[in-house]
Amino acid sequence: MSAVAPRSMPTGQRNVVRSNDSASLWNCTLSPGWTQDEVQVLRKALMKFGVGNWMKIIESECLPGKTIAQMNLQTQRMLGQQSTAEFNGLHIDAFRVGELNSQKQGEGIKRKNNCIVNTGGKLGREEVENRRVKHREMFEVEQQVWKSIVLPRFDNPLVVLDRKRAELKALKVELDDVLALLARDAAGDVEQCAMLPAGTKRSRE
DNA sequence: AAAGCAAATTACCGACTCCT
DNA sequence: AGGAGTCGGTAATTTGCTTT
Repeated sequence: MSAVAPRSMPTGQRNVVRSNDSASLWNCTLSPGWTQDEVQVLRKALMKFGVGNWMKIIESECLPGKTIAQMNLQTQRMLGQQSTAEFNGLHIDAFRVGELNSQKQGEGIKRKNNCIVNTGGKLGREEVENRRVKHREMFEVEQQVWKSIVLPRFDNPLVVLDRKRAELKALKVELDDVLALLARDAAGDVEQCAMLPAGTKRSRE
């Protein structure tokens, strides 16, 4: 086996080849996931637009290709809790909340995928609002700070796709040219071979 | 040492509900 | 009606261990 790190495990301690790894372990697909850069962009976007303002984030084109569901899920990870409603509209640093949540422990703290999940059923409207007021006091960044945040803007994925298709087309043309050249050369060899004296041709028997 | 099994963990999907 | 939030379930991945 060659010493190539697994595609399915792009990071982490497991991103090495161990002598006792079976081949099947490496034959798996890359999960979409998020890169560190994308996470940082989302973090800034949440700060700038407020948690839950997904349409504004999408319109800003700072995270092309990401759906609302994906962003919500990633926000849960950053916050360290499943319920995001209590942060709705708040301009916060999700990592700060996540850091505090990661330290929470006790009988009432149930985690799933490292995120604290609600154990007492769905939160009532009033409870959500109460928590939101508390979170605003604790975590919201100053208006002048979040207003000055500048987000990167990426190309529309469909435009990128078109560009890649054009590249592929050009490469195919190039490949055809090379193949044609090789075929011409091969034909030239046959002609030269045919012109050689009979005794110099290699016998197939 | 290599291969493989099984449990634990993680990432994601889809159904359902609520809200505007 | 459609967007958004929550939750349960499941497929995929990771890791520790045993067997060959």
